[in-house]
Amino acid sequence: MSDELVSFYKALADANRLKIVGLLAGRAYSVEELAALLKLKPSTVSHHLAKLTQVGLVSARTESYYNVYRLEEKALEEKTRHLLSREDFTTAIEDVDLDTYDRKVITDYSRKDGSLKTIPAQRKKLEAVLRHVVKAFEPGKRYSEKQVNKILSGFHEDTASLRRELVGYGLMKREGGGGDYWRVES
Amino acid sequence: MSDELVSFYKALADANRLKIVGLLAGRAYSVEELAALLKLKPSTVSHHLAKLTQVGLVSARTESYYNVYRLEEKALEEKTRHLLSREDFTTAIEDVDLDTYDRKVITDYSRKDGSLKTIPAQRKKLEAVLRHVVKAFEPGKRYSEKQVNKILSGFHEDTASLRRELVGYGLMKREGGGGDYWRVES
DNA sequence: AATCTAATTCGATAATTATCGAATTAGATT
DNA sequence: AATCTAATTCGATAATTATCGAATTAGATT
Repeated sequence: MSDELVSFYKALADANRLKIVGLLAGRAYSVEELAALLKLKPSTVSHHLAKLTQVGLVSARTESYYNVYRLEEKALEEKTRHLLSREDFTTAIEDVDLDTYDRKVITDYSRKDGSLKTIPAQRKKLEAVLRHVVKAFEPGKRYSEKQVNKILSGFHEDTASLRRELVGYGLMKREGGGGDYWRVES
Repeated sequence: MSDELVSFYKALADANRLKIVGLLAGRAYSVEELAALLKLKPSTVSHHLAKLTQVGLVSARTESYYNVYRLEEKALEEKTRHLLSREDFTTAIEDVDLDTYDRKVITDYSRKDGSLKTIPAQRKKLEAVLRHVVKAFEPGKRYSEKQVNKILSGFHEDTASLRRELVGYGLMKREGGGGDYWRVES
């Protein structure tokens, strides 16, 4: 997931850290100076600066006793362009979006009790529904045709069609002529 | 203070809220759908959507039973331009920056013990230092010239110059010819 | 080498907030 | 009118994090 993106926004999601960035936009400051300006203890300011450093917004240069922090203009420039762009947001859903389409189709075709209103005619929609239906079978387990029909009847009365399509799309397999069915691992 | 700015960043400083925005960038979703996709309870998603609505990033439209949320493209566009701009950051320091210049000058001219390295020659810097020095006097209290010199000697050996400038810039006043001194309220 | 000074790290605490379940609300649908 | 459904609100709890003081560290300065 875009952990980096979340960290970036979190770094700016604090009034005092925004003030630090605002101050550093004017000139560089030491930790002590910032603490005085913000009415915070140096240890607290250190904590904030660490978060800002982590996302590359500021950097430190040691100068005699002092640690002088300055704004990283380039990083800021770059982020400004990137940020809030569609790209960034789509990376945020990398681990979610996978079966969005399936879900949409399934909810469209399902009643509250989980049964199907109809069996979709369009190939893409049919596939989505079949991927959903096949989850009712345990992987590895073998089922007789009677058992298969029993389970499928929970989805639609036309169990024969469902069974045929499941096999046709390779989601279930059948042993020889009249043998058992089992769910194919995806 | 730019409370609005903080709220905006806070609204995006959460992985699940970023995912919601990412999803809504694709199409509109109901609360239930989002809850299913994010594996959260509807009440939690409601909470997140409330935060996003507050900053104007999303909006809801009621549709039969459902509350369908969509991304506010215009708001997003506008924010993209504004955000991370210098303007925004300077608003963040509205309530801080007031005496930044004074502080800078004072630290530049002060030793650790609080005494002055030199008395500034430039008018702006001198004013800043004098505003600092005058704080050593209690408002309302009256001081003899001897007492004044005693206090000023903590800043610089040339107490006469300091005394003269303080009066000259109107920060302290003197009663008649050889009377007492007092600090002028600002 | 010994000392000073600012910064950082660490541990503890207070404040904030994400999450959930239960209760309530608002809007269709029957 | 009664019922149903999804959404919201409310209260409680767990998780996160801002803040501080004390201890430690790192780098000059004496």
